[in-house]
Amino acid sequence: MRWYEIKYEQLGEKIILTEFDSFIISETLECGQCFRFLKLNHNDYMIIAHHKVLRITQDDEKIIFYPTNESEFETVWIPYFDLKRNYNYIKDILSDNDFVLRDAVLYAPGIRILNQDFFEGLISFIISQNNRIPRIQQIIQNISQRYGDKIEGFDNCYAFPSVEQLLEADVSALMLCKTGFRAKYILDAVHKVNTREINSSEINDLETRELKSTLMKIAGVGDKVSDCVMLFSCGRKEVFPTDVWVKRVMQYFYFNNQPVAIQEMQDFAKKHFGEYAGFAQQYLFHYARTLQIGKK
DNA sequence: GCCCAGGCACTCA
DNA sequence: TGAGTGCCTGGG
Repeated sequence: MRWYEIKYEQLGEKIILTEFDSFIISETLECGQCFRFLKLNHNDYMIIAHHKVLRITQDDEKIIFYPTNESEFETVWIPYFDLKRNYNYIKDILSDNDFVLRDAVLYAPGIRILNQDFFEGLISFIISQNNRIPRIQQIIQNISQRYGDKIEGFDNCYAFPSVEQLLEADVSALMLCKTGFRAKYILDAVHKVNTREINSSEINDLETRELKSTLMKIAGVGDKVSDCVMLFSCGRKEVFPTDVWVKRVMQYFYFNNQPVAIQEMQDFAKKHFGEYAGFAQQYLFHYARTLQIGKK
């Protein structure tokens, strides 16, 4: 069974999820796929997404989402957290006959792949290149604060800006947001989305290969960034973003620690993990990065 | 002060 | 076609 109906209850402004599997909020948020969260306590986080602020608190029996309501939960947060997908099914397939994936899955069984906004993902992963995660978070916060809408009722919380809002930006202002050499890439992305050269409403109609070549027309968007945008912001779960950590872990476990071309790794992933390559990538990435696997 | 980070573009052979 | 190198910036 690949999908299931989920059960939850609404209590005031809280949605309480009591039946769930494969969802540990810390693992899902801190596995490097998303940048707009704040850790308050253990398994207690604030996130900003889709023009909203949401607090998520988890213990052994339940997960509480606050503030929200049933209709918003259905239309925004269930898709965002991919809550209807049966991850046990995927983990079983990936772990079957693959001891590396089995260990990686056991290491972080609560990772889910978020479905993030396209434009925010595009700009965020452009910023991610040659950068560290805390700095990526800071830069996105700077840009949101400067160009995005303030979210009412919360201190210092700003939505990620729209295309129209970012049209106001120029290189010098983006440099003040600490984007560095990526400023011109961001502006090129904004321009191409604004002129519909990259048409965000037609993304779902494109074949993955077509979508990739479209994204790579943007300056500063190469193999890795386009794969991340497709996996995390376009629902293409079959792509296998191959960054330094994935390279290291693949080389270490699957290629006898010998140097391998990225294309060869991607071919291997496609053959080996198939339509679940994106999930495999997240388990492997998190496993490699937290355990520093393959780093010299 | 140097090195490096979830890459990419550019150059030169 | 592939290897080598510079790039904003700031923390270690």
